Amino acid sequence: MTIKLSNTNQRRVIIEELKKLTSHPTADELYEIVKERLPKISLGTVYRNLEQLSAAGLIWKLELSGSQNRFDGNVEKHFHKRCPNCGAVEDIEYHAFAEADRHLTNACQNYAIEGYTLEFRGLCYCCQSS
Amino acid sequence: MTIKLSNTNQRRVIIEELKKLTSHPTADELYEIVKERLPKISLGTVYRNLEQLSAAGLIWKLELSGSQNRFDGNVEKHFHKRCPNCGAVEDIEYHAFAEADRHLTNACQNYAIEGYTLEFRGLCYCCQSS
DNA sequence: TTAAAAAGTGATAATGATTATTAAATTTTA
DNA sequence: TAAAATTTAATAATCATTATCACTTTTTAA
Ligand SMILES: [Mn+2]
Ligand SMILES: [Mn+2]
Ligand SMILES: [Zn+2]
Ligand SMILES: [Zn+2]
Repeated sequence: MTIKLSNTNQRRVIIEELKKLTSHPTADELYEIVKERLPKISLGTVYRNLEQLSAAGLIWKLELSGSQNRFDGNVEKHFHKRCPNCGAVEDIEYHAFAEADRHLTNACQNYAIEGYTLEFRGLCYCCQSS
Repeated sequence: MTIKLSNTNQRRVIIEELKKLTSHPTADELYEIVKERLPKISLGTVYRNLEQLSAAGLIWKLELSGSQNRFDGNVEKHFHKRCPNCGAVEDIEYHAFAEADRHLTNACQNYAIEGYTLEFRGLCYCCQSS
C-alpha cells in the first residue's frame, strides 16, 4: 500500500532543499531555490513532486486557511502560527498544546470525527517590533 | 469605527438568503439562489457583498483549508466539520468543545498568539451510509 | 545485460476561484 | 434636490494550481 516513487534527481533535490528550510515555503518559493541547483527544472515538476511526496507522507502539505499552500519538511507532530501581518508561518512545539490536543481528541470520540486541523494566528517577531 | 453599508436591494437579498441556509454555501452557490429573486445580479456583486458583510461582522467568511471559501449567516461561536468525501460543511455546537477551547485559550496566554482556527474532519451522514 | 514497460520531465496550455476595472445607476448627504 | 459617495453589471485580469503531451529517464524482469 506504500506509494513507490522513482529515484529522480529532481525529486532528490526538492526534498533535500525543503528539509533544509524551516520557512514553510510555497511551491514557487521552493522552485526558486531548487533552480539554483537544477536550472532547467520546471515549476510543474516542483508542484507534482511536492504533491507526491506529501501523498507518500515524506513531507507535509500545509493547506492553511485563506492562503497559498505551503510545504513542510518536518513531519513530526506540531502546529503552526501564521502572522496576519506578513504571512510568515512558524512552528509551535506540540508540547505547548499537548493537553489541549488531548481534550480535543477526547471530545472527538463522541462524534463521527476523524481528526482536526488547528492553526494559530499571531504577529511574528519582526512584525511585533515595528 | 463601524463600517457603513448602503441599503441596496442586492445586499438585502444576499444576506437574507444566506441567513436562511445552514449549508455554508460558496459564493457561486449563493449566486444561483439569489438569482432566482434578482435575475440580473452578477457574480461579482455577490463576491463583493459577501466580502463587505463579513468585514462588517454581519456574516462569517469560512476560509477552510484546501477548499473554496464558504459563507455562514450564523455568527455565533461554533466550529465546523468538513466531510473529506463530499466536501459538505456542517456545524459543530460550541459546547461540545468548550472545554478544549478553554485549554487552547489558556495555552495561548503564554505565547504571542491572538487566536486560532479549528476545523474538524469526518464523514457526513450521507457519506457514512453508502 | 537489455529491451519493453512504467514513471517522470519540461514546456506550455487550461482551469477555476477570486479580484480589478469602468461606465452607468442608485443611494446618501446636506 | 443637486452634488457627492457608493454600488452595480459586465467583463477583463490575475494568480495558484492542474492537465496535456512528446520526449527522456528509471525500473522491471527475461
Ligand atoms: Mn512546521
Ligand atoms: Mn456554521
Ligand atoms: Zn509578520
Ligand atoms: Zn459527505
